[in-house]
Amino acid sequence: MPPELETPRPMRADARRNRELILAAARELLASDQPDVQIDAIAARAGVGVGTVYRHFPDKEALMGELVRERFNGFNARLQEAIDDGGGDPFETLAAALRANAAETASDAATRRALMTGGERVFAHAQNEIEEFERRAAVLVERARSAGELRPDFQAHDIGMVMCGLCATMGKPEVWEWQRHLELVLRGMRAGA
Amino acid sequence: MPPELETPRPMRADARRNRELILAAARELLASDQPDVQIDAIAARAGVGVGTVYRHFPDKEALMGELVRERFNGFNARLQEAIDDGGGDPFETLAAALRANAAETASDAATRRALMTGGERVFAHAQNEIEEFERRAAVLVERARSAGELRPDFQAHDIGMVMCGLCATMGKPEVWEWQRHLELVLRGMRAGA
DNA sequence: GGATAACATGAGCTACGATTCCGTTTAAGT
DNA sequence: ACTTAAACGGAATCGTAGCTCATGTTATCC
Repeated sequence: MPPELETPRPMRADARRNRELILAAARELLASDQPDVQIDAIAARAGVGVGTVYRHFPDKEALMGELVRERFNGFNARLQEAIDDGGGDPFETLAAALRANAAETASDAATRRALMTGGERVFAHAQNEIEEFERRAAVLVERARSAGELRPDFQAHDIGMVMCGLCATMGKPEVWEWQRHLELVLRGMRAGA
Repeated sequence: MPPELETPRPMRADARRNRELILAAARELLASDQPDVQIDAIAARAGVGVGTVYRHFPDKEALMGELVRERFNGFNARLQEAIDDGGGDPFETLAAALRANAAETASDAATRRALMTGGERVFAHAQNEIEEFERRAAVLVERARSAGELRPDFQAHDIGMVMCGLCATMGKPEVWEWQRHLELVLRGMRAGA
């Protein structure tokens, strides 16, 4: 058997557990409203030393990348549900999926920041998930367009743009309501007039 | 004459000149695509020492605040032109002003960053200009609504929200075109369907 | 139960950028 | 010209946050 195909020794139990603790701590801290979270804070929250964080993730960006990847997995699951759903109004199905994804994003300042200002390494780490996102979004967009409910010039790629814009609004909840913003955009997407 | 009303001695000529040099340098550096600019870099570009920057602005946020204030003055001037214009389609007048303001913002990463993530001190410094902005935007919004061209539930306050969202898109020009985003939103604003 | 490779720890190193401080220079008033 | 308060310069300081590494611990395999 070629060496590169051998199953590597599985991670030790404590290591696996700590990895999850770190990710959970990062999610919790980043879910708060403060955009900047230090590695030390994540380590403390996870109940491990900083060294342990760096054993599992080469640097901060890698940790962030992993979180973004997880988040996109959630988005994708939701889009898949919408695709499988089949019945119902295609535009509304798409809109509902966007609303749900937006609601999730609203409580995750970390992903927002990554979407808006993250370095390319963060995106590279979640490359596959992002591509899958665009593919599934394209399915829903195409259905809504075929049904004549979506403006013909709206593209699947615009979905990410819309969500990116929404992220900015979400960052200032004391000034604006992102729901208004989303509904405004949805009206712009809808065919007619 | 009460002391607090006496005209304070005018700023020394070199001081006045340096203040302008600093602001100009800051504008130039912040107009580039990099969101983070150091005080040292601004000072070097202006051809003065860091100490001089701190003589004119108590801290970095104060300098940023002044830049944001200037930017809003530009926005306001444009809105006033649109108000004075009078003739022409009210919705298109509003849309044109938004497009122009957006174009200006697209080349100013500093204001974008301030709009999206700036601390409240930055906004406090530009308080008057921002309020004036909302007042003038309200005039244009009201005209477009009266003409039946704007959705009745669109509010002047939403203008800022839209621009804030646009800012996020502008930050990733290699991925999205903010013009598409703006046109999408404008369609959402327009009455009908 | 002992050997060993993984793993964990956290004080401290390093880099960076904002801000300060004081000796020096200079505009402006007489 | 001379005085002086205002302004300047920029090395040094300070705080912060990412990251490293020498030492101690433990899961796993036999």
